[in-house]
Amino acid sequence: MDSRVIAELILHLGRIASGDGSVGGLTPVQWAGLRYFARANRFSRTPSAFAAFHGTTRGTASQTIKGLVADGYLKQTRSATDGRSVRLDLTGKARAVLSDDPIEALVGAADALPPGVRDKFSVALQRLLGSVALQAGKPLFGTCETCVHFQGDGCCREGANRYECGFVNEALTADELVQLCINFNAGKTAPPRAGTAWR
Amino acid sequence: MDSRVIAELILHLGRIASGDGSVGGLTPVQWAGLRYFARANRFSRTPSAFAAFHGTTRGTASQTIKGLVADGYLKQTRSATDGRSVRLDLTGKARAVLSDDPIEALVGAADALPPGVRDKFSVALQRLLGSVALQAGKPLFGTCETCVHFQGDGCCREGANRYECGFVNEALTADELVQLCINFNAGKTAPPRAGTAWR
DNA sequence: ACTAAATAGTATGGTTTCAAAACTATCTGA
DNA sequence: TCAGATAGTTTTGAAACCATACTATTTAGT
Repeated sequence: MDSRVIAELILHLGRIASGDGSVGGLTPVQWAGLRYFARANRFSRTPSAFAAFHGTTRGTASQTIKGLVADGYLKQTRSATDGRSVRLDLTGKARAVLSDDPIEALVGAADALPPGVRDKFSVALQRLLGSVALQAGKPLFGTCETCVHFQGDGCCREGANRYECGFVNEALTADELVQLCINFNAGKTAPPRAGTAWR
Repeated sequence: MDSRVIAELILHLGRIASGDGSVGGLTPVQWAGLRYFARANRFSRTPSAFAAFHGTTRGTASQTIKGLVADGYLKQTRSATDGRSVRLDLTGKARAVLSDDPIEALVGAADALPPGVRDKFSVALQRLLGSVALQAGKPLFGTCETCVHFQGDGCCREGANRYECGFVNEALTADELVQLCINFNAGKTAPPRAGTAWR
């Protein structure tokens, strides 16, 4: 009974917090794109990964990205290892405007929550997302922290604190451990990630 | 720092849970409309109130409603007291399809949260919404429960448990006490509701 | 090694959603 | 009575989106 109110609240809050129309010259979808490419790790900063994350088609994602590249918010680089693939990186201009993100109102509101509440709130949100993503058959993005592919604290190498991803078999920097990854796998109720690794 | 993750989670969860494209013959906006008219009280089931709630313009809301009326989900009635105004009510067809609402996945996920967590989660969500709505200058909808206009347990009438709204000066049924109202006013940090009462 | 299938990305056409503006009708208040 | 506010609609143009079709590259099966 009350769960329905919660669900509607989440949708409503998302709508209101997105801001109406274009803010600071960027549309809601473009803001979503910038947010994604700011948080995604290097394996995930591709049109396809963004499409999967954002719940849209590759065609639509491609258009959104085209606009962001044209406006100087993203820089496009062809992959060295895969001739089909492309990597997108935020430009300085993009990082500068991210402080005017219309989502900042919501960020501030969340920041005003008592720390203890905020932590539990965050955990509950992630749980909801995991459940909904599973049911909708969408991939769940996550960070190395809780990923089964993560191999921390290099066991067989000298030089302390060497991190590695067992899925793509590549070393990871400390920064990347907290970035979103499309190859994320929580282990337990393994989301059936078909296909090969994104790298 | 973590607050930004929370904000992005809420937006993302809202997107994913809305379902892609039309589900069961209804688009995401149409579903939002049905949800609204299912929860709003009789003072608030108008195109303008829906526009205010949904954070869109009256023109857009009008179009959405036109479609829902044409498809037999809403019934339009002209107001008896105000020649300009229109009242929208759900039809039986609408109530029937609401069980197929794509939001049900999220409802089920929320229902799976431990009761104690769910309650605190709900409170935190409402707090976030209040804060964001205030900052965005949007009206905050609410129920009689915490509204300053609510006058419960009729003091000057016989017949126990008579409820009334002091803003529109009309009697309220028990059902209406838990419905959303555009005239809601929490009192404390009174959102500046300009204009006259919706009735 | 060779070929078929899968994948990454893009382009195009048409639909839906939306905001902004212009408009009519009605109500309110001085 | 009349100016201004309000309720609702329509129109126009811009995004957002999906479906489809397409090229290029990679992977997998035999």
